[in-house]
Amino acid sequence: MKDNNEMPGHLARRFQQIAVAVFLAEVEDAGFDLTPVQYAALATIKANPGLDQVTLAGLIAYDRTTITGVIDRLVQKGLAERRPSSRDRRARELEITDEGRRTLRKITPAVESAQRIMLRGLSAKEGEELMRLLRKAIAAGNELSRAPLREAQL
Amino acid sequence: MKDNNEMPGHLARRFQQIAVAVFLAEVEDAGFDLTPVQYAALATIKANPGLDQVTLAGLIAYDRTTITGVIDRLVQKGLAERRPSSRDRRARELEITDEGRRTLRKITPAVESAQRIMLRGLSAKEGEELMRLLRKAIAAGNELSRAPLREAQL
DNA sequence: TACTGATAGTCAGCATACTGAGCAATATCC
DNA sequence: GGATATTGCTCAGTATGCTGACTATCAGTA
Repeated sequence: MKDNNEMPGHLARRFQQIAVAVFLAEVEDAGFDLTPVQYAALATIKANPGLDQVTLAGLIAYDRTTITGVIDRLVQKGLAERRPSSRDRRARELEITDEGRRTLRKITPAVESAQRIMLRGLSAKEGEELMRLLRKAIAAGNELSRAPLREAQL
Repeated sequence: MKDNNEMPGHLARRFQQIAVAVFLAEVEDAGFDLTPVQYAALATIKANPGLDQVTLAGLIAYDRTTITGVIDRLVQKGLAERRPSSRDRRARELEITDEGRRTLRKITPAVESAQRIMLRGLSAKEGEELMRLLRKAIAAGNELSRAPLREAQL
């Protein structure tokens, strides 16, 4: 059997594991209780006010069945609102609350710090190269997962 | 807010998401039902007969509370055995079964194919470089997660 | 040997992720 | 305009992954 360190799948899992741990630690140090997933969802809601759940899921490549629970928790924490769409009665429009906006603003330094920490073993140039290669591999594999990235509809 | 594509944490999540989807698809095409996590555990049990659960967890960087369920499922599928250790009555010794050995052997092509597919957007040289950078970042962050990689005790 | 601390494993609880099914509403096609 | 297909969302079930707590056992020491 190949060494685990030769398996991109194993390395992907490990890097993601560390990335999540670093994110949670930094955010908790800053006095907040928000997961990476919840953060990405909230930031995307703020950037696209009134979007529906499927669009949100596409913008951050979450499964539509996962996004339901994530939004539940954002709403429960008072950071976002979910209300029926006027144009399509199947859909829910999402909005960030003032509290959500405040949280996003205050949490940003911790989030950026986390991104630096998870690359701390690499030089700036290596970090850039890692991100470039990940972006390239992800772009080629986008359609292979059930939850591919999707552009917003206009 | 920064673009998601500038966040290593987001890229880590996406790459891992695709890696798991590719693995599961290849393995299912080959006629098997084994997750990436179960595969890594089974392969490590085979390579280290009689090891205990904590050692196994350390070798593949799983949390000790996660490994319990993973082994439950391997045992339930008849691929591994869990029996009390003779030297330490707290510990369980793990062994691969003949069926587990057969499964590992037959599944290997699918696993290797999956590793290639998840890098299909990259040249061979780029794939190597991505793995090198991931290994380096992971090594620097190993202690930051609750389930760091651990060498086997002798 | 009795006490203390560490270790192996499990469990309950929570948060992603996914499969597959189902409901309600909208879009499309004849 | 009515049948059909598609879409938005939710739910049940399964599998990681983690926190924190607990039991049983072991190791070291006074």
